[in-house]
Amino acid sequence: MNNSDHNHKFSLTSPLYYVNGIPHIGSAYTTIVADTVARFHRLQGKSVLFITGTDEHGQKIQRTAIEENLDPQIFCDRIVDSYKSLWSKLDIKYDRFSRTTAPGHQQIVNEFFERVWSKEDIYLDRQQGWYCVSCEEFKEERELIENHHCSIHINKQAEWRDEENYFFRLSKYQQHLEELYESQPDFIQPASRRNEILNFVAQGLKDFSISRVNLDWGFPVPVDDKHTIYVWFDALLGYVTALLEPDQEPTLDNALSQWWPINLHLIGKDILRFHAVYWPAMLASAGLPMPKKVFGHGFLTKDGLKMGKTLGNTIDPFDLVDRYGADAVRYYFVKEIELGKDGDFNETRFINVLNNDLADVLGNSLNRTLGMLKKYCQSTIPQLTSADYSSDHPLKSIGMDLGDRVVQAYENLQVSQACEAVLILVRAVNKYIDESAPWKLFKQEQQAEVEQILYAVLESVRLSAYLLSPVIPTTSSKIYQQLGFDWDFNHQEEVQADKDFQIHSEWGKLSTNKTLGKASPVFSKLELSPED
RNA sequence: GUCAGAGUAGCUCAGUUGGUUAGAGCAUCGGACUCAUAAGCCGAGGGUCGGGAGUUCAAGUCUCCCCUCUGACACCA
Repeated sequence: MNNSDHNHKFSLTSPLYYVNGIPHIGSAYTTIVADTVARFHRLQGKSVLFITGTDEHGQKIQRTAIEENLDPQIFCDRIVDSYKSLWSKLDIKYDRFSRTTAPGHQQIVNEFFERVWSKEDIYLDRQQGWYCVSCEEFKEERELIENHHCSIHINKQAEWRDEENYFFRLSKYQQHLEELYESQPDFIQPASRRNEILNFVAQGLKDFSISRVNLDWGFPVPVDDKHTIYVWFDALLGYVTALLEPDQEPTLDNALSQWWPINLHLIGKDILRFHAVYWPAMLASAGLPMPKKVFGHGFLTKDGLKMGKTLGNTIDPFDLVDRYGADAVRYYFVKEIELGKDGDFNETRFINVLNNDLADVLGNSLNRTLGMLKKYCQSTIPQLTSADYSSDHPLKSIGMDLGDRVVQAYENLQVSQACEAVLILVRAVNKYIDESAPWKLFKQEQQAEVEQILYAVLESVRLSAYLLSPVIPTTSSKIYQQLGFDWDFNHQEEVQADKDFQIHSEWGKLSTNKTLGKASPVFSKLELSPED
């Protein structure tokens, strides 16, 4: 792959979500941000592969399925349907939905296992310790409370277990990992998370077990079918399996030929270690190139409190999108929450932000201007260009390098700042209209001035809609359509066919002489609605 | 306990290498206008920048101490 080719490709993943229940708001948050990033890269004309999916094996799944009197695969299929349905509601445009139960995955896992096995990085050893069946894990003695009860499942006593497991030689890769973090300083982001991992690794790495006995729902260890491969060697490799074309032979070489290495793993901070330590070590063992970046975002709180079943204050993502729509939910999560930090969801704030930013500021600035265009210009966009405005024009001066700033923000995954940068232009639009008062100029028959004002405003709104389209594709599409473009940002293949990021991301590059249709609100104001 | 990060207007946050009356958005209140989704525009109130001490001509910004919160400290997808 040559360099220019590489710059035109971008692969990214959300986690492959564990299917022990229907999707929760945290999964929706991650996936929305990942989708926004994917859309922005597509907008720039790059080839993008956005992978999401599900991790479906393990004892918890098996047990839950049995409780519901279902075959595990049937159970997983149902949960997967609910994920796909939520992604559809939220306008998530993934390229691959990777399931660890998908055909071909086992071959990939086996082949990968064999590679690591042949490096002698997998060995059989005895695992002794206190095992909490509910947690499905061994506990350190100090983690347990009185009488060896689990601190999470306080009414359950941990069992002493002495069983054989296969282990991955993580300890061997400590130096390798430290060199990786050194040579790829932004491999782990944000910086605070990177420090945590650096600390963790510096303390020394222990090998971890990669198999379980007494587990049916999963793949047998290739060299020993009494053992079942446990989560890491199964789930993480789902990212690799996803890279296969639908009709390709499931081999590692095939999977890795097109899209590897992954440019970005976007994940929650809870699973950072597995992606930032285990995963690169596994890949190193198998002799594969490292992913470019792992970004661990923060968690959501509701009204300042942790969400949880015990508090009963979880947010149902289906309910949220049903009540307020995809663009609203997407915008709030991308713009109002700093990626990497914990963020709060407050419904009143949600309503306020959406109504202000999208309805009052963005939507209304278009609406009021189209009204004037109709009265003053017979709905025809004046034929002007950027050259007709001086560089200190209140809107041109902001719009000129806005595209560059937004690109820069996206490159750094500063999605909130990307929105904020656009908002500066949109807010300036309303101020500009009021200060220049085209309705007065029209009465004074200063037609040229009126036209110059209206063009500047429409061009600013157009640019804003374009740059925000990865976040609010439906609203941006409505704006573009009212401005006379036959575009739908939810069908990016059409948009990309035009290949004009260079043109559309700049202010005043667009020469228009179109007659526009009827204006109607592009974003209806939200009202606080009761849940359920 | 050890390590890391954070504590700035009611809320969410900006505040570069220390330098004029500490900023933005939202929320609240007042005003003028009318092209518009009663939106927008103008203006106002509101902060001892967690507390204390120190360095300096000058500190939200540097140093030390203390308080509070969050996270990591191994198998939580």
